[in-house]
Amino acid sequence: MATIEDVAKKVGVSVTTVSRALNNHPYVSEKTQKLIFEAMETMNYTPNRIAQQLRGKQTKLIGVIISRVTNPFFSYLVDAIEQVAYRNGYQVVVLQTLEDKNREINFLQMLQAKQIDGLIMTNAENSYKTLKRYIDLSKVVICNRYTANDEMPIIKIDEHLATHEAVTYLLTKGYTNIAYLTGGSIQDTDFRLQGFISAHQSFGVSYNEELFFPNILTIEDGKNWTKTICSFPKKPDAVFANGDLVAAGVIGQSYDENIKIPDELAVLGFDDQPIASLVYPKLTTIRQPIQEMGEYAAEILFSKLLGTRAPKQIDLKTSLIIREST
Amino acid sequence: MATIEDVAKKVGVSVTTVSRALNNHPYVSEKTQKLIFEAMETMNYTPNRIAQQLRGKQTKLIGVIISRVTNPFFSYLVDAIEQVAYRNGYQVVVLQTLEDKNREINFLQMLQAKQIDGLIMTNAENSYKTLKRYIDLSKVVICNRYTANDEMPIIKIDEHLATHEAVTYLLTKGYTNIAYLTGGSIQDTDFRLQGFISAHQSFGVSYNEELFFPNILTIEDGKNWTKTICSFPKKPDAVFANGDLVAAGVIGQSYDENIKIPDELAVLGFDDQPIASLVYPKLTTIRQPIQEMGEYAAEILFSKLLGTRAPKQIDLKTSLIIREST
DNA sequence: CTGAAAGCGCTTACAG
DNA sequence: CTGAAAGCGCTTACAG
Repeated sequence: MATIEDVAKKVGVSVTTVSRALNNHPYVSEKTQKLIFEAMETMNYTPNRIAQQLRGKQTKLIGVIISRVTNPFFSYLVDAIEQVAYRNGYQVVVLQTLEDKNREINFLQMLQAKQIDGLIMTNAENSYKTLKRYIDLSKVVICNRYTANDEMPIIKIDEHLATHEAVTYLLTKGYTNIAYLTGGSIQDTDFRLQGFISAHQSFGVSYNEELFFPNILTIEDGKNWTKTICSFPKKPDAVFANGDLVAAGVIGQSYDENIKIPDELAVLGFDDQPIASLVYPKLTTIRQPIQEMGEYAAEILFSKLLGTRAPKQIDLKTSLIIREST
Repeated sequence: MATIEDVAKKVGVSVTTVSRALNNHPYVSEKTQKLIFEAMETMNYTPNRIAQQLRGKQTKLIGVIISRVTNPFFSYLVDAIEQVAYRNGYQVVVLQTLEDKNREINFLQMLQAKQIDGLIMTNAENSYKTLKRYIDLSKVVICNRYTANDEMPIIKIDEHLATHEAVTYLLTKGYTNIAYLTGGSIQDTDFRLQGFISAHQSFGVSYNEELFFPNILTIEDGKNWTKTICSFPKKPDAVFANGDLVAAGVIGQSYDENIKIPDELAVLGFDDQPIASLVYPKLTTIRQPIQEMGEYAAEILFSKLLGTRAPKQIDLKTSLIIREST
């Protein structure tokens, strides 16, 4: 590949001048400028970004740590982030943890090694204590429900409130034996669980701890859970699923098991992904503004990286979308 | 951030020696090695990848050009590619064209500018003639149904055969007025369309050109199409949708419009995405080995980049998954 | 308006 | 086993 020096030699000027022409520096005569551009064209020259980066110390790349891109929640998030990034002249590197702690550490090191300029984390496999030494607060934004620490900028919805309202709606409809399905397993930072419990308390109904099911996060997990409850002596009459994918799995399997929805089992999802209105019966769910979350996270990251003004940080609004499954 | 020079000074050795220690070069005394690693640890030193890249001329990054990551077909493809890449020490940059020609050119330039080492294209917005000057055959792999040119390595399924078989199945079941829905608009390189037509010919049924509908590629498009046909004097009795998303949209809207599936309208999809078995009635579809496609594409790219042996290039197998919608 | 030279942070051939 | 020096391909302060 041609280098800046090749171009300079061909035109008979210095490397400095070629560089200036390239960067639209004012002090280059029109004539020289023209000659240089012609030479670059015929030589099919493209400046080497890596060399530019070593000087400028920017890669124009940001990373997004997600658990897995096949989950629509994350693909929509990546989509929104990519679009803001592109507008700012950046590209997005997709970093999938696949629930692997080492992968996560690896990704954080990419930031330290300056392979990427900034990072959006939507997820945390390691404890904050472990992560802390790798995280440069001026280059990292947290997006989604990881609640590591108050120091960090975080874009999120009000998990507690959203769940409290939705569960109150279920209780009002007369469901009293509601299962709680979550992808995680840690209970004390689960604000959705807190909202779930507080709704029960406000309503004067006791919350049954045996109906807490951790580590359920895929369609398949939702299906399997549904099979499991068939053998329960006293089945739940409703289920709150953390994520529409799980909820869709529950609905799909219920059809095969001949469980009537919502009569025998009401199903409440979270996210409002496109799948929610395609399953039968259609899924009642809590709508998260995924696109806005991604955009905000990206805007805030770029305001840090580029030193521009940051948008105000707020908890984004959710809404309960009532369809047929409750 | 600490540099290699800082570490060298601290330990009292040359930069060369530190670099050797870093790269596990054999000729470093154990004592020195140990001292150096300790210093790196306490200084929290991470080698600057950009500098390494400028020397080594590698970024350890590959790009994947897709139309949009929110389409599960592409998110599964990216997922598979990412995993192979990670095993080879590479990361994946997601490059969304969003059907924009300029974006595509931009991405190709990233390769020329050596911002990425290689590229997988699943999609082409510009003509091959335009693309040609940007494409370095030793660093690009085509994956999916873009059929630019014989020079390029291409991973694909046998689109013609897959469609021929599936449509023959529909014809055998007695459907004779089958609509064809496609996301694209170019007919002469559409091998699926050719298979669609050839199945009609083999069966001695004429193919009705009025039932060709281009530019239909999202759930929403599928819904809208379904609304449209309600006003047709003679409705199609079956529909072949290019993609399960479109098919799911058709099924969802049919429910709202009270069109009975499959009695009044049979629906055949393409892909076998998870959504296929969650809609009601469950979707009959052509299963594509998306994961394999992604893995093969990545393996072949890395065999080029790393000079290792390439896996044999074959057309991957599809299969018809019969469920309830036909 | 133009150029010589230093420097970004590494790696590696060469010499010891 | 170790180090001085060149070089990767750019940008930019300095001098003209």
